[in-house]
Amino acid sequence: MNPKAEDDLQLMRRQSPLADQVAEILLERISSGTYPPESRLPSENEMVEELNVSRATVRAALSALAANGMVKRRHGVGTFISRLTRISNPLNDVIDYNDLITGQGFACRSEHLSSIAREPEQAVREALDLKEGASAVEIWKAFLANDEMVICTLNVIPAWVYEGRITTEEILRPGATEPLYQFLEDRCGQAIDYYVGAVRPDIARNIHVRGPALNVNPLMPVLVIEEVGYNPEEKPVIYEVEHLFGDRMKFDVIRRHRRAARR
Amino acid sequence: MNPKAEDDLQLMRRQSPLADQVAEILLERISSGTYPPESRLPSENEMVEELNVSRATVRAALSALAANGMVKRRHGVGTFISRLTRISNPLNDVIDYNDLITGQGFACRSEHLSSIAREPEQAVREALDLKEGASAVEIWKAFLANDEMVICTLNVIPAWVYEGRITTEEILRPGATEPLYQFLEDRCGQAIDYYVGAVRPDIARNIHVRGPALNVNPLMPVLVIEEVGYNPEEKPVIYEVEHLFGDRMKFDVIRRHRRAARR
DNA sequence: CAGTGGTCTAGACCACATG
DNA sequence: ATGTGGTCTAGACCACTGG
Repeated sequence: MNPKAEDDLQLMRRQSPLADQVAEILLERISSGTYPPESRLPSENEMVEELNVSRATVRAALSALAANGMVKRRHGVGTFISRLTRISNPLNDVIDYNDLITGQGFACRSEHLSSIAREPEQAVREALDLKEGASAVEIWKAFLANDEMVICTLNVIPAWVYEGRITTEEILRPGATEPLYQFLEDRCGQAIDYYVGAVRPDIARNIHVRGPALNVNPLMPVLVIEEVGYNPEEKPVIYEVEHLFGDRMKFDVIRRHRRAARR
Repeated sequence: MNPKAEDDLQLMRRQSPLADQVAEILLERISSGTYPPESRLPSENEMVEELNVSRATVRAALSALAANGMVKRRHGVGTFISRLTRISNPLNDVIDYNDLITGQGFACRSEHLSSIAREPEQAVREALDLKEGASAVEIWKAFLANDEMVICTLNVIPAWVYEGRITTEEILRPGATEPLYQFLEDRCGQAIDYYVGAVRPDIARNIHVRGPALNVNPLMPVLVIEEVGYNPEEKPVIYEVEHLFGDRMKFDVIRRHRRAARR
């Protein structure tokens, strides 16, 4: 009935699953501009009729796209093409998550989750070259875009960095270290010269935040960036872990460098 | 019938979808050691009986786990717990993908996909501080673990780096630049002092490899690491893009730094 | 061959958002 | 009230693997 070739696909070349074929068709239409960003896709039932497949198949395709953040589903409303929230690629320069999120047109809210002064676990101690028994401040923060968790971070600042400059009581106050780089440089006299780190994929279930429980799907994919910041004397000053909740937002993550901006 | 509490779950607290509850049960059993790594899970039909849910629900849970690499499905054989292929976290130091993969007990095969000398696209040219019209060599390589694509990389070496040291014809030969860091240092006199880069999630469909088509699911999640290596004079020497095919293997990705190894 | 996972369907009901 | 997506089922058939 439809003159387009999109019709009876399951009979020819059964090479790939129907759901994948449907996903591919939708991806084509997205990249070709037939379905522009922010626009609403046809409803599931409409696709069922157009493509002559079952609703389960359509849903499988849509789920795959939603898992990769290509598409955003809204219960009772419809399925929408995600905006291309990919910032240009500065490759260096320090980035401020607040700026990044609001720059994408989202309402950004950052939230202090917890602060504590204690001896960090061994792996962190080693990364920071701390002796056994050394204390540090651990600060958890969260960044929400339109009230959805997109990023949460852990900062670990060894006691030696702030001792004599600011009291432990004061540093534990929410927001006391904001913005972090300025705090380290101006209040502690410790500029960050360069970072060294690792990246890994994980799932939300394995993220153990100190503080209120995160209200996210345990299977949500998370990009974990772990890094140590060094001062110009090559002494480790700060340990950071950034958790980027992947299927909510899609954007480049910046790894910084040392010294001045390059471009 | 089953004395365990795992039975009728769908009637109590309908808070989360059945499939998620099933996934959670399986994750518990994995982390508790009930299902040790490498072991085979009960078949789908067995789970259907044990948990009193439909096969579609069981499969939804298993698909979610497989998408995150927690579990590996083998058609006609069964579903297996993935080995924890996560290397210890060196945080710096250059890493050799061959070593990494074989170190996990996989048979590693690296494959030269293509080489070409041409003017790189503008974004790459800018990253490398190249004037319009400047030439560079682009090299695509793939790393396979047990014949499955796990990593593919693009290296772009500007002509000025190798000119006068090695002919273009020679550098285009497969394997001519192996190992890369040694090649740059010994053959070109360009040691890499530090890297600057970005990370982003993507899907395989958006990866445009020059050379043979990749035989992977277009929706497969990919971790893209884009970086520029600088020499001690802070001049960009090499542009690299690494594509880590996420649901095949799971491991930390190392970002290097500058100068000597720290730990 | 038997058992496993892979695919697909039809149909039911629920939960949410909007008018 | 309507239409949307969210969940779940039962059952069918296919494709692969291994003994």
